[in-house]
Order: sequence, then C-alpha cells, then structure tokens
Amino acid sequence: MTLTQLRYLVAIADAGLNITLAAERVHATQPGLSKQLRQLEDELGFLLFVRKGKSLDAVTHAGQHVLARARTVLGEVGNIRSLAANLRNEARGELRIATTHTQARFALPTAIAALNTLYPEVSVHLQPARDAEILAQLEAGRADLAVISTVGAPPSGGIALPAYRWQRLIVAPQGHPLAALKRPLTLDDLAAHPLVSYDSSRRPESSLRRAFEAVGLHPQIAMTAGDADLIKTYVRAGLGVGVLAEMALQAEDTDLRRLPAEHLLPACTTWLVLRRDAVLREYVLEFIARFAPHLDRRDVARALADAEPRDWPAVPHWRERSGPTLSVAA
Amino acid sequence: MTLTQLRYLVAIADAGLNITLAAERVHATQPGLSKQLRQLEDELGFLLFVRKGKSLDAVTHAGQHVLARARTVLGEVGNIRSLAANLRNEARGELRIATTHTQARFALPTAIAALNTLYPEVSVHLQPARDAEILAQLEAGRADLAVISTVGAPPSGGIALPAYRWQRLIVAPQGHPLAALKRPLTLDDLAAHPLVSYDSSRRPESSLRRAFEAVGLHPQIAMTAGDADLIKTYVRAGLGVGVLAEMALQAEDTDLRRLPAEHLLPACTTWLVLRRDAVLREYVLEFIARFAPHLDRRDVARALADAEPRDWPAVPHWRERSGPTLSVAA
DNA sequence: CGCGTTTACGTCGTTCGTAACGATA
DNA sequence: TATCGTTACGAACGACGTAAACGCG
Repeated sequence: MTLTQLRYLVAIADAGLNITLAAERVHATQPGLSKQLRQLEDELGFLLFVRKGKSLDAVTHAGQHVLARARTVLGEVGNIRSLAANLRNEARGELRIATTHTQARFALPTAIAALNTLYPEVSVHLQPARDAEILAQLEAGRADLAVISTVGAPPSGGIALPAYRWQRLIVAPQGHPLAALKRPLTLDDLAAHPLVSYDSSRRPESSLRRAFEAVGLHPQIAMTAGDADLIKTYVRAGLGVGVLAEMALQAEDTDLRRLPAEHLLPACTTWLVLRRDAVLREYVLEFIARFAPHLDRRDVARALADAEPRDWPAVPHWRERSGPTLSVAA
Repeated sequence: MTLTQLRYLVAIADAGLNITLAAERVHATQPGLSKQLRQLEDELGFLLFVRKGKSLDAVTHAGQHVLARARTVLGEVGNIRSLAANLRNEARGELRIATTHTQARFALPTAIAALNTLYPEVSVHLQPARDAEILAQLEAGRADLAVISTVGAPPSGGIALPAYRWQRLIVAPQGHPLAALKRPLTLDDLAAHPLVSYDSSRRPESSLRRAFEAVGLHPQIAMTAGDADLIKTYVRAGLGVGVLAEMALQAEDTDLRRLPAEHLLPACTTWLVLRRDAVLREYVLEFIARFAPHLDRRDVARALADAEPRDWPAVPHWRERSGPTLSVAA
C-alpha cells in the first residue's frame, strides 16, 4: 500500500469512477491508475469497485470503508504538508471554499479580494453546491472551508464559526399590490401570492415553509432557483413575489420594492465550517479574519484545538459588518 | 512523502531516537532509515529532530505535530489492512495488550488461552506498563487494547468497556495480630501497621490514600511493588500487611490470611479500552467476548461506531465470572 | 466507430543493502 | 575503542509513459 495508490483510489471515486478523468486530475496516465488500483486490490485481497465489463460500475461495500479511511489518510498527509508550508511561510497555495451561490456572489467577494491582495499567489476555488452537498464536500476533503447558513443551531459535522446574521427580504416589482401596502406585511398577505425563492425552500423542513405552516398557511411556491439573480429576474418578470437574502439586494436594484420580513421569518446565521483536526494554512486564518472580523484569531485557534463549540462574541448582523474590510474590495 | 518515511519516522521516535534500534524493529538497515528521514525533512523543509553532533537529541516542536499526524496516518493504514484481513478471514495476526501486571498475571490468562486455541496463529503480546503509560501506549498505536482499572469513572481517551468489578483484600501472614482479629477490620487497625501495596498507591490521588485521608488517617506505606507476587512475598517476610487485588490471591496462597476490605475501600472496575475509530480484527472481538462475556458483541460494535459510552449491562463481579470460559484454560 | 480499459514493453528513477568512513563518549 | 550515524556505490526493483489491443455501446 502506498500513498499514491490511495490518492489514485479517491481520485477515481471523486471522478465518478472514470479512470481516464481521474488520471487527468492527478496529472498521470490512465494505465498508471488502472495498474495501481489493481495492485491495491491484489494486496488487500478483495475488489474495491464492481466491474461491469471493463468499466467500473460501483464502489464495493468494503470499498466504501477503505475510501473513507483513505480520505482521512490523505487528509492527515495534507495536514502535515500544511504544517510544513506554514513553517516555511510559503505564500502559494489554494483555498477551496464550498458554499452556496448567494454567499459566493454577495458575501464572499470582499473577503476574497482582500485575501488576494495579501496573498496573490493563493488561488481561490469556489465550489457552489446545494446545501446538503456542501458539508459532504468539506468532510470528503474536497473543500477546505464551507460557508453555509442555518436558521437555528450550527451545522454539525465540523467546527462551525458564526460569521454574521441576516434576514430575508420580500421583494416585489413596482406596481405589485404588495408594494403599495401601507401597513406591515403579514404571512396572510404573502400566502395570497405566488412566491419565488431558493431551491432549499422546496424541502418540507425549510424555515420558510415552517413559518407558514406554524400559522396554518401553505405558501404557493411558483418557482425556485439556486441563484438570487434568477429570482430577481423572475420577480421582475411578474412571476411572483421574491423571498431572498438581504445580501442579495444591492444598490442598483432600485426597480424592486424591498419589504422587510424580520417580523415574519426567523433570522439566519451564516457559518464558517472547518474540518475537525484540520491544519489551516496561514492565509485561511487570514481569510477567516476578513470574513468574520468579530472573531478573535485566538478564539479560532482554540476552537480548532478543542474541537468543541464555545461561546462566541456577539455575532454581527450583515448590515453592521464594518466598512474597513468592505473598502478593500478591488 | 511516503508511507515508508512516516513508518520510519515513528519507529525512530518509538525507539527513543536510536536509528539503529529502529532499523532492526522495522527490519531494514540503518542507513536506509537515515536517508529516508533526511529526505522527509528535506521535503517538509524543516528538521524533525534536533541533532547533537550526529546523534538525534530531541524531537522538534514541529516534529511533535508531524509525529502525531504520522501516527494517525499509520493507524488508518493499519485499519485498512485489518479490514482486508477480516474480509479474507485471515487467521494470522497479533494482539498487543497494554495492561498492568496484575491483570496480565491473574485476569487475562484464561481469555488469552481460549483465544489461543481458537486462533493459534495469533501471537499475543502483553505489554506491562505503569497505569499512566498504558493509555499512552494505546493512543500512540503501540497497543491494540488496554486493560486498566479505575475506582470511579471510566478512563477517558478511548472507548472503555467495563469488564468486571473487584475488591481489594487485606492479607496478613499467619500469626500477625490482624490475622487473629475476631471483629471486622477497621481503617484504624490498618493505619497501625506498615502496609505493602501497589506502586500506584504512592500517588496522592490513589484511592487507598484517599480512603484513609477521608477519615483523617495517614497510612504508613512500608513498601510498594508493581507486582502482586512481590507484595505477597514481602508480606510473608513480615514486612507489613498487604493490600492487593482479590484476583491476586489464589487457592495455593493458604499461608496468607485474607481479610475482606469491601467495607473499607471502594470497589474497582476493570475496563477494556479501545482506540476510537479502530477497526478490530475478528479475533480481538473474540477475545473481548471471552474476557467480558456479559457484553453483547453487537453492543461492542455499536460502541465502536458511536464512539460514545452507553449504558452497559450489569457488570459482573470478579467472583461471579462464569465457569465455562475459565474451564477453557489449557 | 468512438470511448474507455487493459495489456505489453522500454526507460527512468528510486530504494535498498553492503561497505567504508567519521564522530562522539 | 566501541557505538552510532553518514556517505558512497552498485544492483534490483518498481513506477511511469508510450503504443497497441480489446470490449462495449
């Protein structure tokens, strides 16, 4: 068993059992991977993949276990490398962030821009994914950092640092009946119109649905998208009333009427999630400091060491996020 | 970085920084280890050991971290190998048990003998150590299993399975004043005589000392040993009154008078401690089933998966440990 | 017929052991 | 002087890439 074999193994798994694709990703040739895989299987004495003809068809049950172990092995090897790179003050590296489209588009840019000026040799890789996949990406080692939002408790499966809190906004095109309301919006008002919101509100446990169901209402969700820009587009097209994150409404969206919904929908918290036992490169700490400036660097280090959540300083609201970091944006 | 390099690295650390000794243990040559170590250091870009002249003098601060990571890497690689060996129904293997002399001498033999008849090709390796070291051995991966006793809570740092409970006995030579007592023994009686007991009772937190100090007494400990046989020998020689585990007094010790001490000293629990996330070979589960027959095999598997202690069935007392397994002894 | 995997083969790099050297106590 | 680590060298192994063959859709 060699580290190369394990690396090839997870590359094949991550490439969807396509050896040729996996070979490209690890900068090696396809026969090389095939051979190493076979050797590993020979040494272990059982098949890691089920073959259908010549192709790989599925991961064996035993293969699942081996894969999981292999991932932690490679993770720890990566940790050793990070440790070394930190000691060496190595400026190059990469930062893979798994997150939602909303965060990537509206919340992360300033912090990433700031990071880029400080560490121009660090290549940032944003991996947009659906909520459920984000933490899986993190745990599988395909991301160094996850940025994800919840309504209540922090996400489990990693070390969660609270970044900021935010509210949802209701947006309607000018001239829409709701836009002309003189009184505060109610859930009944909303339930009377088709809604346009995020894909995640399709899930029955979504906080949007639950807010309605708590008072016996059933929202009519006309359409969902993963992307706030799409939501805004369809709201403009008159498809319905938009429900989206306040970060997603920018200064130039003057044609949309923004209706506060703090009194209707619970606040969300956006979390930075790190793998347990991960050694972070210096620039990752720098990024965290930019993205969540209210967190003391030592608090972050402690959270990583203790591997247990602790009491954090008050989490700022999105609107309160201070100017200095914002002005760094290119 | 290769697995070989990491294996050599921890071998050198475990050999007390003696490369020659480490080379023997990994069945390789000394120049080979030297070279691999240097290559690893070159790749990481810093020294793992501080050199004094040509010899290794200490582990670098960074080296400590790398060592810890390397151990978990090798542990996971071992887990993969165990997984494979289990699937293959491999009968060969080794079982390294870190434990105290008392357990090794009086509690483990029947279970080990039973294991040996079932799995003659498994070589059992007993590693006697002092209490504090035992769990360290386990966590460093130098043992597969720890057997250790506590008075109260289970030991932390691994998954603890309760094996059995036991009491301490007071032993005195025939003719000793205490041996002639007609009434139950008191702590005052004991405090009046020099005691001979285990090394662990030297520690101020030892349950023996605390039992005395709770009533304002200070025992006079004449001598300690790690070894019950030594304690018995010195009790016979008249050095003092012995305080030892009930398992240590056997049928042939007719010349010693045994005085119950349940009412004076708290009961002890002996635990089987496993590493978290360890893949156990089949024969280890078999051994556990022999040594702690009251534990359901599925409970053990669950405890390993959940990694959290749960409620165990009633833990038997040493005297109640059933006959069937005892009769298997060779 | 194209895509993807396996097989075959030649080259290169690396590891490993032996042997000699060097330093340290 | 004995012990332990380093350097040097040669042999053998193993990994890798190229090229061709094989199956499958």
